[in-house]
Amino acid sequence: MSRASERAYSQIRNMILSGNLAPGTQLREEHLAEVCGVSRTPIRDALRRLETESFVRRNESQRSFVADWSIDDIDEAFQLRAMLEAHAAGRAATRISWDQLERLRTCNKAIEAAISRPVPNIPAFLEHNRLFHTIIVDAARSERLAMMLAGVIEQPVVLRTALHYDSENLRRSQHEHEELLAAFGRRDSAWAEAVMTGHIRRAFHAYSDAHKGGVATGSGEIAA
Amino acid sequence: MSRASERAYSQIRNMILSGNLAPGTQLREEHLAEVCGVSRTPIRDALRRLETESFVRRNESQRSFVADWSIDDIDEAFQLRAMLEAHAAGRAATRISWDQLERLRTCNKAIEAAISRPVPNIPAFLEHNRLFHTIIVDAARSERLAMMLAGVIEQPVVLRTALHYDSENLRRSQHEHEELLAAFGRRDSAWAEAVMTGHIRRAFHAYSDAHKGGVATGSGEIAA
DNA sequence: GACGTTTCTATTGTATACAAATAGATCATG
DNA sequence: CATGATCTATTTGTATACAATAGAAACGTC
Repeated sequence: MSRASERAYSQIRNMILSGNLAPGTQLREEHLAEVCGVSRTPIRDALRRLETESFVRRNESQRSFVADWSIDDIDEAFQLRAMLEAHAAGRAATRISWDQLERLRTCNKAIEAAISRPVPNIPAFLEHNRLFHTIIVDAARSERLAMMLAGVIEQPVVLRTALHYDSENLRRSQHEHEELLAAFGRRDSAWAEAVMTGHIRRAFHAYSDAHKGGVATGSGEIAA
Repeated sequence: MSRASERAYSQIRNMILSGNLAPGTQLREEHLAEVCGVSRTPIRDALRRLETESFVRRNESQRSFVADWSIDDIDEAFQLRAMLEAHAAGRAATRISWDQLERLRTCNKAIEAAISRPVPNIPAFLEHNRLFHTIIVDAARSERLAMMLAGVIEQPVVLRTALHYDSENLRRSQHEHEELLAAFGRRDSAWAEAVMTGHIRRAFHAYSDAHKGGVATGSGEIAA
């Protein structure tokens, strides 16, 4: 996309994810324009987009604020993600190309490599994990679904929250990916849906356990 | 919201829904600005919004076009709607207020009145039906869910498509609403979800049957 | 005549100035 | 001192001019 509005978008997004802009902070267009070194016009574009992705909320008088997430919001986001991504997996099972399937296999091998060492390579795990899920959503071939999932997967709270997977959880995750590959190989929608549902819900509980009675401690990510 | 961009939004939306702007038509900002009697700035806002609601698509070089819907797109939209609106009904069951429940009852009585006459009052049915579903989504208390549903319920194809409900279907719809009321009264999420799923899927098949081997014939709406 | 290059035109992106609206502060009044 | 009205300052909305870019057309070369 265009230089300025795109840059502004990711810049603001990063400031929110990194915590430089705390939840509840008011986002004034002129101020952001200065920070990003562009005029208000592309800033407005960026804010609208961030709003549809629930990074930003606008009050009744059109002022923008960094979105604040309640426990219930997070819970709801995970539920929706489980529902939608399971649906995506179901569609993908009957639509995935040989090439995509192959890329999923490669991807999961990379994940295995990243976690099968004395000290797991978490950044590599996260990156390949992200790619794995992206390929599935692509294979589902529904732009509408992709749009909806984008608004639920890359959520501030989910992304900013510490990754609390122990090696046991990492291995389970990788194993569930294997099971997804099997379901795709058999073109079995129901199976793929079921596996994906469990996959996301386990991620949710990992998150949930990690945050019992406490606040986020670090700067990693939750990974499904 | 502001006068100009809001007016432009609904004006363009209406032109798309009424068919004045056919699917595939390119939407040039300057042209729309003339038609709506505003500058390009609010037009751009309106287009972005219409894009997130899937009324408008943009190609890789940022040009906007009236969205064109394949059979598969429509099918997918109904599936997503069934899934999401059932989820909404499930949440609503445990969150709905006494006042909202009462309004649902009133609403469904109005629907009954509209269809219990020699010549059913279709516009009244549609309006009260819309309100009925809106109250449920409100009762679910999830802005995220509401946003997603907005992008799936008020779809061009669905809205523009002829209403092919016979009186049998109208009565069934009203009866399903009664069942939803019962589920809400018992605070039974699972029941509410199940009823809503059936409700939407029946609407889908009514649509589907009506369009077997043919094109839309009129200018009504599909109603769930 | 086909193909690649260049020029021109149509369309969108960005900056800026000004208008409208809203929140916050100030002041009057009971 | 509380309350409400009015005024001011801050913030967003809109219009317009100009810049950048993508597509189309014209042109030349092989």
